Amino acid sequence: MFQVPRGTRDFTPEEMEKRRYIEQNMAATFTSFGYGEIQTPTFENLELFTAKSGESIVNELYAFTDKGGRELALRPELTAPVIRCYVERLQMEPKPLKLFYFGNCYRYDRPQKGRYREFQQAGCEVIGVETSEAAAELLALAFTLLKNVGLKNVRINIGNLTIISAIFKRLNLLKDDQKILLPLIDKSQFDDLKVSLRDCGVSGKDAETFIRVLQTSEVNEIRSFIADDPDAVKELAAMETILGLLKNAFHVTEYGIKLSIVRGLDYYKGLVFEIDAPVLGAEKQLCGGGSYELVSLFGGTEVPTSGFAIGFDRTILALEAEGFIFPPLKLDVYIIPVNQDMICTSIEIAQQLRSQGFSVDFDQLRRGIGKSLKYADSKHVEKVIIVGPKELEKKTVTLRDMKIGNQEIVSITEICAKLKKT
RNA sequence: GCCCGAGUAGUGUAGCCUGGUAACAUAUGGGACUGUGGAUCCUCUGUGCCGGGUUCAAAUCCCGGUUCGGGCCCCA
Repeated sequence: MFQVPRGTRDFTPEEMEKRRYIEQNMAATFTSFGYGEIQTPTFENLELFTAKSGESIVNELYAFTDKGGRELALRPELTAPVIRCYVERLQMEPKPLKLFYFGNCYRYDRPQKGRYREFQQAGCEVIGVETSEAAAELLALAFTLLKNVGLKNVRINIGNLTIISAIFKRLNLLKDDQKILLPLIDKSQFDDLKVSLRDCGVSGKDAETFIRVLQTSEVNEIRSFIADDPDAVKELAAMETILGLLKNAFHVTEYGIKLSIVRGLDYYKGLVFEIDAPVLGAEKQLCGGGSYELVSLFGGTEVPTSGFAIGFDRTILALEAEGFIFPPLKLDVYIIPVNQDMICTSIEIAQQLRSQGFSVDFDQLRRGIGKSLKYADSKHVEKVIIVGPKELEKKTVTLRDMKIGNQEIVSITEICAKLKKT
């Protein structure tokens, strides 16, 4: 027997229905915000990803050499490919450029709940704008996407790497120190952080204040700590403007400042954020993003860029955990030929209804009426048409409503009109 | 990549400790029902993750692999 490879999955029609629902719903939200869809190849030159994230990520990639000796890799995420595409052929497009995408990504990780080796992401990148209103819209869009698919309880946590850098500078921390400290901040391991800060020569008092600032949501507390760094003060003021717009213009209130969001990556700058679904417990992060610098690394003229990615699988898990009812697979009409002489007419009716936009199926197993009705019921069909010789003599059929349970004799020519009415 | 647990019809489970004919529910197919569903009854088909070892005999015990789940690592 063959099985799917480790960390991959088959999706049944039932599961695909959920996935398509989310995809279509999100695409509608993206387009309503003025975004255009983009698609890039499933694999890229390996170098694209090592340039972005360093040689060490090769361990977590599906990388291979093709028959021409090219070093390639299945994409582990979509930001780098989209920015590559921008640099390669979209640099002269009018700004701002707003791009969204859906795509399968691949990582050689140990699979866990909600985490697979092949997984789907939805996301977007905004190129060529760095105003507060653009940043606020990005946050609002990420939030709206998740709300629109039906999630009730999600929360945005907003951090800022410019402010974190200013604090590092003020505490006289070197680049090498930051490499040790950032992962601890990311994981909110504040006890370990305190020890490491002391090892890096930070006084106990400063360390405690720093750790308190990392956990606070009070702007004033942050401001007093960074008061002597003009860049950081400016960034904090910009952040207040963004949050003001988010609240007063986009009417999104489920957010908080959380400076310990650092996203652990070199190329993020300034605003960073994550969105959680508390129902998921430990593995609750649904979305991550922020502003970053990649264009110049890929050889393009530097422009502001920002974006985010949403994990499809966790979004589905979160919806299921919240008890969300997905729109069910729907078959409008099921046609039952009473005997084999009725098959031809049944097919004609099916074809006619299909051309009018109804989803229609008919019995192809030549089952009895009882069994066919049972089958129709198990498929949640709303209407059944029974084609039998008695009615057919008068060019009529029986139209049965499966919900109410009653039925009526309808002329063949009037079926369509009758169905449209209800 | 490391540690732990699990894997029995399509699905959900029992049996495993203490080796001896693989079981139950549900779903699917057929029928009771030759023109009317969700009920009931009958019935067919279908099951030990893979490989090796111990044994007269392995679902059961042992070893290796594999997949899933949990915990690390990682999480762009």
